[in-house]
Amino acid sequence: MKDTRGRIVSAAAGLIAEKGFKRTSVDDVIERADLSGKSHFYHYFKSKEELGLEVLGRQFESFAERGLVILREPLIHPMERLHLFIDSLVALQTERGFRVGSPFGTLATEMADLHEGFRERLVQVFDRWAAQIEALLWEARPMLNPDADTRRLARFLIATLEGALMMSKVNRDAEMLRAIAADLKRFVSSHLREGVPA
Amino acid sequence: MKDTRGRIVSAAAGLIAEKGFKRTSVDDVIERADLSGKSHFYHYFKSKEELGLEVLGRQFESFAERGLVILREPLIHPMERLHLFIDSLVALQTERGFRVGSPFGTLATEMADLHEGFRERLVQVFDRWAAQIEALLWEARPMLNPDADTRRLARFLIATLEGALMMSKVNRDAEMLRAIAADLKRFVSSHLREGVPA
DNA sequence: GCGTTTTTGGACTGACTAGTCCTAATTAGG
DNA sequence: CCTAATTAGGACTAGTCAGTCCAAAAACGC
Repeated sequence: MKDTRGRIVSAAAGLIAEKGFKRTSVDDVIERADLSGKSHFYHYFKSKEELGLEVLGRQFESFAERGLVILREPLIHPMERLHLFIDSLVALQTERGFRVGSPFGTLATEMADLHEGFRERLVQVFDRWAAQIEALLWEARPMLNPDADTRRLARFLIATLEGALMMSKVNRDAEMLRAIAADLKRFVSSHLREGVPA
Repeated sequence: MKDTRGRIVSAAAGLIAEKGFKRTSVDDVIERADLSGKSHFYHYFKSKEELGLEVLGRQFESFAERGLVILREPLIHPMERLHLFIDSLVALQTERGFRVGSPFGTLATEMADLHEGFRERLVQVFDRWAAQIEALLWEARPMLNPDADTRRLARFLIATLEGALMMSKVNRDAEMLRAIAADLKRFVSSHLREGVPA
């Protein structure tokens, strides 16, 4: 159970989150993952690109497990779950000192036009994320206005969150991020049917 | 009026918008701007970094002139102006085939941790942008709910727009962008006082 | 023990990077 | 016409990068 491959992916994930894909060199990864040299790395990955795709995949898996899991928590009220999820993103970004933009935002902007494979993968990632939120909203459908478009709403939520995280990376301002998060919650609430407790 | 310096900035702006700052090499700029060589470039800029800052500044100036100018149009109703502004961003992104993320979003994510000077400049850029929107909202204040926080609202708008543009770059989906833009307008409208025409 | 997988270590290629230096031709402007 | 700004062209430094190749030690599985 040495899991060298996993160690490489973890090291790369950290570096990419900090510096971006392009600026993360294979040598950086080798150092961080404590490998003996280039050959050691290329024993596990045939290219840096392959590593990038793997990181992207793994990144989403862990996000799906640790982050999105809140969205599926069956015992908590759907809307409450959404609030918790938003809060967890804010907390994560605050913890990390606003150095990271979003789990995928950083990757998205630079990788999208770097390689078509990356872009397609990112589309999938955002789609799955949106699907999770949509499922939650669907669950809360009885409480929503009948004209509420859950698919649209889900994508709106993600866009705002991504934008807010990106801006907080530039501003390094916790207050702004919290304010946007709060407004976002209010926005979702505004789609609630009147008379139904949020 | 040869304005070589301006030609360099334009060339660099285009390249940076497409590929990002780091991946835009000085040689790329030299080729695009049709310069004779390195010395020609360094006759006008002492470093690539100086060029980056200039592009960032110029980028905002042109955005302020061509884009933000709608926000100040005195003859049009404030809310209508905001709608026109949002539409213009959507149109711009559609025109460009979703290759660019946002006027600053791309620059933001990669430049923010590249150099402290870049980050500070970006903070200014976003602040000025937010100030413009806030001024518009302030103008529309009599129509807004008394509890509406114009500053917060302005930053929320920008975050959502940035996020939407970023996602449209990944998705290359015009429909999604339009949907988010429409929802965003509705969001602003929800802050309007009842009984007052939007 | 034996074969396979993994690890180690380093040399090396070829391409690209920002930036410097030097010289000379060309083009304005006053 | 003369001077200064601009353009031209190229050589060069010193660094980074991804990726290849080779050979041998070490660890592991059976």
